Amino acid sequence: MQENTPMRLTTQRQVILEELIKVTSHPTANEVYDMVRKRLPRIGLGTVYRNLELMSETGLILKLEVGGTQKRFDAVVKPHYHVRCIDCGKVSDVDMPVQQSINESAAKSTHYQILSHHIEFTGLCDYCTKAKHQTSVN
Amino acid sequence: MQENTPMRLTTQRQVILEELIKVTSHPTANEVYDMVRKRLPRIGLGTVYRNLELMSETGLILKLEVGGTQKRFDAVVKPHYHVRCIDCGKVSDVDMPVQQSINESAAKSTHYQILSHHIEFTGLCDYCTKAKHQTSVN
DNA sequence: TTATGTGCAAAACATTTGCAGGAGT
DNA sequence: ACTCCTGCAAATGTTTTGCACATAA
Repeated sequence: MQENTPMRLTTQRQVILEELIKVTSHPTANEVYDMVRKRLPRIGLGTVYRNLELMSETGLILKLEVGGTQKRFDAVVKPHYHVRCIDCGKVSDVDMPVQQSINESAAKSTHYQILSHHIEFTGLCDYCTKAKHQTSVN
Repeated sequence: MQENTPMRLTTQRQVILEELIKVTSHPTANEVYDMVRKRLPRIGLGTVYRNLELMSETGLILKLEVGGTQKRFDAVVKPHYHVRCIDCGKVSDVDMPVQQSINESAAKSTHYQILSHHIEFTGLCDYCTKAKHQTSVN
């Protein structure tokens, strides 16, 4: 099994990464596909999936396994937490410090070898909060 | 839109809940289907999905939106954290105290109204840890 | 009796994969 | 040249849904 063949620099990969870096919206694979297609109309959805997967394995980007039905992707690789709006599904970053010490607490409570953790907050984004207050007719 | 019609107590619902209570394995909908089918061979997969969804909305059970491709279900409703094995995908409970204060930290760092949080740890279960050590041929 | 729930099958999504031709090194 | 990569389309896997019949209340 070959491990260290470097990833080829293809136009598709460059554009996918560039588009992902442009946004902070944590797009799904399909949303990335839509963004990239504006520049490369003939790109295939499979290529987008393959490359997002590959880049996340390499550590070039982050694959977010947050709630909802689709995986999301993030060009910000530095560990950080996320909030997801229960109404609209939007995912945003939470700029609070990542507590590595939490891993040690967990290690004491399981038989697992703990490697990392992720916190997903759940709440209402400001837009949906306002929408709730405007009409209590629901 | 009717909101408060009580859920009917059907055999299917009883059996689904009973089977879920028996295990600590956080089964997927399909695994629940297999468990339940031993007692109700003619139950449909759709019924299992519908009822797991309904019970999680009611708060009778928990729907876990952890990593991996399938949702998982848990009869333990009390808030608690989970670990997922990156090798075999197994999900287990982490018996460490849930820190409500973490919600306030997050509230300061976002424009969201924070409602709750969930921590998913990632690591290697004891079985997979041993498997790793037995053969470094991989 | 009647609104809800069920089984079955099809549909709807999300993601992966096989393959023949194309492009990076 | 020789792999690796891409587009396309089909396959796979998960979840949802429409409908006619069944059943709890």
